[in-house]
Amino acid sequence: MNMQAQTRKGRKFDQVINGARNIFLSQGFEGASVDVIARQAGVSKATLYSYFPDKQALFMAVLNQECDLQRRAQMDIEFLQRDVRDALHHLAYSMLEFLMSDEGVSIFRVCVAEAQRFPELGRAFYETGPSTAMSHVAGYLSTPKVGNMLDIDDPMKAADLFMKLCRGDLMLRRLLCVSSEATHQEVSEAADEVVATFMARYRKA
Amino acid sequence: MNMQAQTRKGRKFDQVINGARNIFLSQGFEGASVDVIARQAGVSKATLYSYFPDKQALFMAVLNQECDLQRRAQMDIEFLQRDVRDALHHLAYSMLEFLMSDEGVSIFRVCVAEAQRFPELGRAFYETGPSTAMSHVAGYLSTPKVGNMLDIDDPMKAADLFMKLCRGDLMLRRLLCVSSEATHQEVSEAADEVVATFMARYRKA
DNA sequence: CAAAAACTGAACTGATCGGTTTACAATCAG
DNA sequence: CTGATTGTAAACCGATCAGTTCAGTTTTTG
Repeated sequence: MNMQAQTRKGRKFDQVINGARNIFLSQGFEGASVDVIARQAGVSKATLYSYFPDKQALFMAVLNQECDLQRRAQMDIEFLQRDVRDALHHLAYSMLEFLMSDEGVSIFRVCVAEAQRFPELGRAFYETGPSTAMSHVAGYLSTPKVGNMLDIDDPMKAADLFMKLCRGDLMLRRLLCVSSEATHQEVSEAADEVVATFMARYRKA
Repeated sequence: MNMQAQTRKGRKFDQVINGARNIFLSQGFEGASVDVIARQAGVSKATLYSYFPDKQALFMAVLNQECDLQRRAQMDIEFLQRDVRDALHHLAYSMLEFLMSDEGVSIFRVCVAEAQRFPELGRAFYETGPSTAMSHVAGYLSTPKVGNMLDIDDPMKAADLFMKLCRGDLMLRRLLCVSSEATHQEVSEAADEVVATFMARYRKA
């Protein structure tokens, strides 16, 4: 409940977190050295260790913050679009944009890589990221407006499908460094495909 | 073309590769120490280094072998099923089974984790794994038998969709260590969903 | 301005790492 | 049997790592 044992003090706290974020997200946990992090943060190693008891705590702090950002940034979207098709397209587009961004890819990569070493991490990321997003989508899909257009019996299952459709070949190629950031057009076309498939699956009988 | 500069000699070669495989797949590249690998392989460190010039070469050798296995194991499936729906279900099931296996998850995890550090690795994995599988599926989808049932204009795009549908929430949860190996029934139900959605998308107009 | 709190830089510790070497034992081929 | 190949165990090297210490500087605060 209280945070006494952990962070405390302050002033260069943000520098530390941001520096650590940069290094951890690009190098992973084992690949990142504390000296490099301190240098990147523009802070002495002693200062860093005055904020966090050890490297692992710093790592978790970085990813907790990242999860929070993810949660907060999620879907401040206006769902009051003209029609359902537009809204779904908008939704798919913004989701794809995040999934394909350098930031999104880095976080996902690190979480997958270190999920075994840090059991809490994988779960935390899943809950605050994909799981929350899925609930959000399911919420929209339960809307009467959508109900008039589509025949959705299980909104969660439908939301799962929607997200599945977003995590396609494009994202796989980014994760494996086969291709770099996608163009505006590629993302938009991918969003088209998502909507087309989704509406085909749940069209009124 | 020739392999002189690399492996050569032999007898405990397989032990080394297998030991390295176990450790690398569970610990990642940085997380795996050569001493631990040697011990796991039941081999002296000197022997290990007589086979491979350095840790990185060993790592690449392990993953190259793994990619080959993946390629070879791919789809010796009988596509001459009674009907298309059955064949697709069979296809989805066996694909899901691999993706959800400890082995499949481990390989994917390591490749994603180290794709930045080893640029060739990500591409090699993508080509021999997902990409090859996709071509395989696309091949089947171009079959006249399928053409009678479904209206598929772009087989590659359709194959992409098929694979997307397989990589769902189940797999995400495994990657992030949120849940452990899935039950027979879960996989089968997931395969049902894959087929239902796929056929809805490409049903004859 | 003065005392307390926060920060610095650099040196240091002990452990671990990747990789080598050495002196010796097991295996195998002719 | 013999001699070359292949393997072993352990010590060893230089580098790097996480984490600590400390004497001194900067910043905050009252």
